[in-house]
Amino acid sequence: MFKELDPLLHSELRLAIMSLLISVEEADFVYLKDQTKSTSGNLSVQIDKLNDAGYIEVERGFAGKRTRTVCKITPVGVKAFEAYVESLRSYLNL
Amino acid sequence: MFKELDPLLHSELRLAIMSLLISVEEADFVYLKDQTKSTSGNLSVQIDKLNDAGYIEVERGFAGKRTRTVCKITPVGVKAFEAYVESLRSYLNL
DNA sequence: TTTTATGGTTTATAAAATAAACTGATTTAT
DNA sequence: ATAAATCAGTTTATTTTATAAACCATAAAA
Repeated sequence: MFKELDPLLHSELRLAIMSLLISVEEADFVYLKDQTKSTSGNLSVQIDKLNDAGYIEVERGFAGKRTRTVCKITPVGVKAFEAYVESLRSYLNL
Repeated sequence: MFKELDPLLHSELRLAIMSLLISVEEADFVYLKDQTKSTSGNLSVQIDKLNDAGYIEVERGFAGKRTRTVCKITPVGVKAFEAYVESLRSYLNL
């Protein structure tokens, strides 16, 4: 009847991050913070979780002299996101 | 950009309950437990929360000699559910 | 050179989800 | 008749989460 909702994606901020990354294919911390209107602490934690799960790839580097953390979704992440959407369909009728 | 996701609905079990009630218009505890495959403890707690929020109406009565708890969605609940679905659209592109 | 801003991370706290344990009736079996 | 099992839940305890607050290091501005 109801499919399980991946708890990693069933979280407002993490879902927003993935939603952005799936269409943009690369985004940095500042951009994500801006778009999601999250605090940096929260964003940092949620990025780590997505990274640990292999849903996104994180590269910490520099842009000129300033640090820059760039995120991009992985194939695993794309699949998980799609599966999540499919699962949601069993709850809503879309 | 991203709309807020009503935390009361952004919960696997509560969403399942609401999803059932929106199409069925009345369901008892046993039926909900069956359909959602939840434990009765969890179900009891989540029903209370939805009731406290005014999203559902709960009537505790009897069916013959046994107790029977019947739930039905309220207009407020229907609106909330629809708003939740609309909000979700900003995360997924449906 | 002190202050302020940038780009984060770490830690603490509050809230949530969930299961386990319990309650009180009702059958069923002995 | 009574002990055991089942039903329909509720309450309580525990684990996980989400989130913000506090912090840190570097860089730019005053």
